[in-house]
Amino acid sequence: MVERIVTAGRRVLLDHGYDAFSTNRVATAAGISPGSLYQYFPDKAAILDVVIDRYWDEVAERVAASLADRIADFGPGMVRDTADALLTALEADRELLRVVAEELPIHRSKERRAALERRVRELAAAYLAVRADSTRRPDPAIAAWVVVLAVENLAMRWVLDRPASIGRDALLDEMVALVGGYLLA
Amino acid sequence: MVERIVTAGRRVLLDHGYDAFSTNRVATAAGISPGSLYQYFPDKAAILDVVIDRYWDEVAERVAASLADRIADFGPGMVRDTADALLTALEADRELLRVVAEELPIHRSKERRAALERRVRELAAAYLAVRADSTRRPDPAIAAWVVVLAVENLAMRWVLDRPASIGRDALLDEMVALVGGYLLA
Amino acid sequence: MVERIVTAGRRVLLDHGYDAFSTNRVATAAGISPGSLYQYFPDKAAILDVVIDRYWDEVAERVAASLADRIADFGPGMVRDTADALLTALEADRELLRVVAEELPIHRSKERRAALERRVRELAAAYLAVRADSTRRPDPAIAAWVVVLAVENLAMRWVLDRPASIGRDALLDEMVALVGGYLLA
Amino acid sequence: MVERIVTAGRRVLLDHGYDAFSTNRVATAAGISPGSLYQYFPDKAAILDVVIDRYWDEVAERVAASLADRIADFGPGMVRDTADALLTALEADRELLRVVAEELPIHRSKERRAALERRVRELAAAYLAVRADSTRRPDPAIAAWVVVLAVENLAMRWVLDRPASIGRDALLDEMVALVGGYLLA
DNA sequence: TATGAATGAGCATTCATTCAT
DNA sequence: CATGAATGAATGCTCATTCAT
Repeated sequence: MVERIVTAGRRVLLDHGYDAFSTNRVATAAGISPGSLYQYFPDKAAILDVVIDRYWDEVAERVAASLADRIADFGPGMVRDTADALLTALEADRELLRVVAEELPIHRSKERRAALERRVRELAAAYLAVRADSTRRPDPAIAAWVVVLAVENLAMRWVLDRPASIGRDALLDEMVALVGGYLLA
Repeated sequence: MVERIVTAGRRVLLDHGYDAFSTNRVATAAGISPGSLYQYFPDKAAILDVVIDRYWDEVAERVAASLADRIADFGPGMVRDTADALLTALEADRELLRVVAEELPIHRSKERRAALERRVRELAAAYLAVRADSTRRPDPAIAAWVVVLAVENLAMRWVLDRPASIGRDALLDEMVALVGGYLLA
Repeated sequence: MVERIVTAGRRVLLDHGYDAFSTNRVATAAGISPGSLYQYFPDKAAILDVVIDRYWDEVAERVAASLADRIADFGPGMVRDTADALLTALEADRELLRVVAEELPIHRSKERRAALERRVRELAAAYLAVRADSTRRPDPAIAAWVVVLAVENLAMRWVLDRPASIGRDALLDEMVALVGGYLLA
Repeated sequence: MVERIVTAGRRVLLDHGYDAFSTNRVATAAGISPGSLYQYFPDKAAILDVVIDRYWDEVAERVAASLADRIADFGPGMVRDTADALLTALEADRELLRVVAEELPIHRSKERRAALERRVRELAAAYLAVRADSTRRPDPAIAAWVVVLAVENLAMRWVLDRPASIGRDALLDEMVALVGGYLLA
C-alpha cells in the first residue's frame, strides 16, 4: 500500500507538477481514499519525502555501483566513468529530475542530496588520501568536496538545460579536464 | 510605497519563510491594507519577483564591478578576486540567500540567475577567446560555461553550508586551483 | 445534503436577497462549512441554478398538469383553467417569485423560463393547428407565441404587483377575453 | 460633468456589461478620478439609475409622441402606430435594451418602467372611458392595464429574441388583432 | 483497516467609498 | 472642486487533515 501511494505520488508529480501535488490527487491516483493516506504516512510531506528519497537513492545507487567497479584504477578513467554514470542516472528520468530539482523547494531534497554527495565524497577522499603523492591538493577532504560538488552541478545543469553547443562526450571531456587539472600536478 | 512593499516582502520571506509569503502578511508587514498592494503590483507573484530580482541584481552588480576592475590582468588574480566578490555578495545576506536558493522553487529564480551567469560567462568567454594560446581548452564558450557554473555553485554551497573544515581563504585557493588547472596548460 | 444546501440557498435568497447570496452565507444557513458546499456543487452559480430551476420546474409542472387535464375541451375553459393554474403556481411562493423575477438578472432564469414557455407554446400551437377553422389567426405558431407570452406576463405582473383594483376572477375574465377575442372569429 | 459621467456609465454598460459596471471603470471612461464621481452622485447606484432613467425616458418620449399624434382617431390605427413607435424606440438601442432588461436586476428598472406604463395606461384608460360604448370591457382601467402590459411585453420580447418566424408587420398585425379582439365587441 | 464526508482556517483578489491634499 | 492613494470588509474557493462509521 505504501508502494501504491508512493507510485501515485510520483505519477502526480510527473503529470501535474508540484503545485498539484495535493493529498486528494495522490489518493485518487492511488485509487484509495484521502483518509487512507494517513494510515501509512503522517502527513503530505512524508509522502513527498519518500518519492524524493527514492529518486535520489536510485541515482546514488547507480553512481556508487560505477564507482565500486572502478575501485582499482583511480585516474581519468574513473572520473569519466563516474561522471558518465551520474549523467546516465540523471538522464534516466529527466522529467522527474526537473520537478525535483527545479519545481520543489530545494530544502526538500537537501538531506538526500547531501547523503549522496557525502557518500561519493568520502569514497573520493579516501582515494585521494591514499594517493596523496599524486595530487597537488593538500587536503583530500576539501578536494573531494570541491570535485564532487563541481561535477554534480555541471551534470545536473547539463541534463536540465541541454546546452546546445555542448555534446555529451564534450561535457565528459571537460569534466575530466576540470578534475584532472585540479588534482594532478 | 513600492519600496515599502518590497521591503515588507523581504521581511516576510526572512521572518516567516516562503510558505508564509501571503499577500495579507506582506500587507500587514508593510503596515498597509491588502488592497493597497494591488495598486502597485498586479499580483502576489509580482511582489516576490521584485524581491528576488533585487537580490540577484545586487549580487550581479558586485560581481560585475569586481570583474570590471580586473579587466586588465586575466589570470589567477582575476579568478580569485571575482570569486571573492561573489562570496562577499552571497555572504552579505546569507539568510535571504537561504530562502531564495533553497526555500523557493528554483524556477522562480531561474531567469535571474541565468542572467547573472550569462553575463559573467560572456565576459569570461571573451577573455578566453583572446587568450586562446594560454589555455588547453579548445572551446572558450564551453570552458566559460564550466568555470562559471562550478565557481558559482561552490561559492553558494560554501556560504549556505558553512563546511567547518574549509576556511574562506582555503576555498578561494581551491577555486583558483580548479579554474587554473582546468584552463592552463 | 444537496437538499440541505439548496434549501439553505432558497432561504438566503428569500431572507437576504440576491446580493447577499454568498457561499459563506449559504453554508452558514445550511449549518455546514463553506468547503462542504464544493463537494456537492462545482461553484456558487451551480447552487443558484438549482434553486432557480427548482422554482420554474415546479411552476411548469403545475401548469402542464392543468393543461393535460383540459386536453379535451379547448376553449374558454381551457384558457381560464391554465391561467388559473399559472396564477396558483406563482402565488404559491410569491416572495421567491419576486427574487427570481425581479432581483436576479433575468438571463439567470432565461433558459428555464424559455423552456416553460416553449412547452406550453407547443401544446397551444398544436391545438390551434387542429382547430384551424375556429380561429381567425392564420399562423398557429405565432398565435401561440402571442397568447403564451401575454398570459404569462399578465399573470406574473398581477401576482407581483397586486394591483388593488383587479380581483383574481376579474383578471381571469380579462385573460379569457383577451385570448378569446384574439383567436376566435 | 454629470453628463460626462452618465455617458461614460452608458458606455461601460454597453461595452463591458453590468458586471463590469464598477465606479473605477466609469470614472476611467469619463476621464475623471473615482473620487470625483461622488461629488455628483451619492453612490454607484445613483449613476446607474440615471443611465436607466434616461433610457426609459427616451422610450417613453417616443411612444408618448406617437400617442399624442393619434389622439383624434382611436381605433386599430392608433394601436398599430403606438406599437410601431414602441418597437422603433426599443429597436433604436437594442444592445442597451438587452443590458437594461436582461442583465440588470429588474427592480432597478422597475420604477421607470412603471412610470412609462402608467403614462400610457392612463391615456388609454381615458380613451376607453370615453368610448365606453364601443368596447366589451366593463372597466377601462383594467382593460388599459391588460392592453398596455401585453403589448409592451410582446414588443420587448420580440425585439430581444428576434423570433425568426415573426416579421415586424406580422407582429403588428397580431398586436392589433389582440387588442382589437379584446376591446371590441 | 478503510472510508470519504466534513471541516474551517486560510488564500488572493476586488471595489465602493473616503479624505487629506 | 478635483484628486487618487488608501482602505478593508467581503468574496469565491482550496485542501490538509480528522473522525464517525
